[in-house]
Amino acid sequence: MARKTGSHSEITGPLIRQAAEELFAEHGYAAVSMRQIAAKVGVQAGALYNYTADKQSLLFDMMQAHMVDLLAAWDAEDKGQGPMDALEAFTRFHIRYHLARPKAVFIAYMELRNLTPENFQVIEDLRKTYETHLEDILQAGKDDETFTLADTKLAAMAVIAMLTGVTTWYRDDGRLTQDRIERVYWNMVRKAVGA
Amino acid sequence: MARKTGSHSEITGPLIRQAAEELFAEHGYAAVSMRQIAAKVGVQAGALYNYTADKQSLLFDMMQAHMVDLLAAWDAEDKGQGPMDALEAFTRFHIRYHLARPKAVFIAYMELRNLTPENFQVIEDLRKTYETHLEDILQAGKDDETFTLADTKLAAMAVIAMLTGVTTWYRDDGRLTQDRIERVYWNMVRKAVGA
DNA sequence: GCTTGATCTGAACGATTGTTCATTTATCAC
DNA sequence: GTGATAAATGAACAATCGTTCAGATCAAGC
Repeated sequence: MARKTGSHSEITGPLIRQAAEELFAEHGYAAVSMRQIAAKVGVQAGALYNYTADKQSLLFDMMQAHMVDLLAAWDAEDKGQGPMDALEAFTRFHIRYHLARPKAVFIAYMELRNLTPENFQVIEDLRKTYETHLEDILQAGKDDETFTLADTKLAAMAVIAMLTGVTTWYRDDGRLTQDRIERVYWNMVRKAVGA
Repeated sequence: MARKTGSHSEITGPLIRQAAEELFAEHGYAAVSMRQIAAKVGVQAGALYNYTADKQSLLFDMMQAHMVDLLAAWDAEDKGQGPMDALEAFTRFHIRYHLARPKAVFIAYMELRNLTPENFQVIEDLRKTYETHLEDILQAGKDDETFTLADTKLAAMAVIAMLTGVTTWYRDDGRLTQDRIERVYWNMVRKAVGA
């Protein structure tokens, strides 16, 4: 008996999170009111507080869920054998995963400054963990001379920025298929790290 | 006689723009009130309206000024001879120019959605013009076989994203000098375009 | 059909928002 | 000093903000 008495919560809860995600992505956290979120769900503003402690939690919870999901998905990814395979896996995974959830990605990058200091630190640590996964691949490839890198940390930042940039211009009905984008970017990444 | 009677406007005007820039960069346009800006200048909120039509103009004017200055600075830049020189010049210029004014850069990238549709189009056109300058360099290098590119447009987007990414992690008191960063990035860019 | 308890409404709260404007203050030219 | 004018004040405006809560509404268990 998963359903509680008199409950719509298993419907309304996700609807609120979805509405908040769409509105935050479109207008920004600070520019969206609780009443707008409620209206999008078809409910009064007061009802939101059955599902979230406050507006800040709405933002933090979705950002944390996004980062945790990202890390879990990368953990579950097949990384092949050796640094070269791993870097190609990372490149393709990053593009694919980010293009599949543009709103969550946008929020995770744009709304960091609207988190309380404590919440910011949690998200920042998760982000840092993800970056370190890439840095480890590059370092392993530098150590076994698969890659030629002047500075591993800089290379990691450059690759991440380059890949994440795809989300700023990609359109589903655009000129290129996702697979073609993955291939072209992998080619550029491979050459950039001297492999 | 440049100074008008009873005037502080030549002092207060720039102070307001500077205060607004700092606050918008730190907290975001929507999260900053006119009273906060006024307080930072040491003036009452009503006084701001001697210098700006409204809050939106404060944002738009600073974004437009930033983009116009960027384009003018690139026009004035020495681009050397041929696509290779031009790409190195662009790489170094972009990093140098953006690191010198992190707040304006941050605002130009983060606050696009807080512009009215008409204002957005103006800024978007300026941004597109800048991107096209890079794309033209890459295309010229592809045509004369200096560069090896699967897709010129994608390469342009990748390079811009990679370079702009520097502003997200650079610190004045960090591990690397600005010139070293320029050199390492130029190396990666050069390899990424197959030159 | 009654009770129970989760869910939602609708009004209210104090605070804050962008903006306006009559009035005061400050500086200049003469 | 006097008059002119620009700049700044400080109060006021209607609207909106996040959040709370007593009461109405609804579905499930008995």
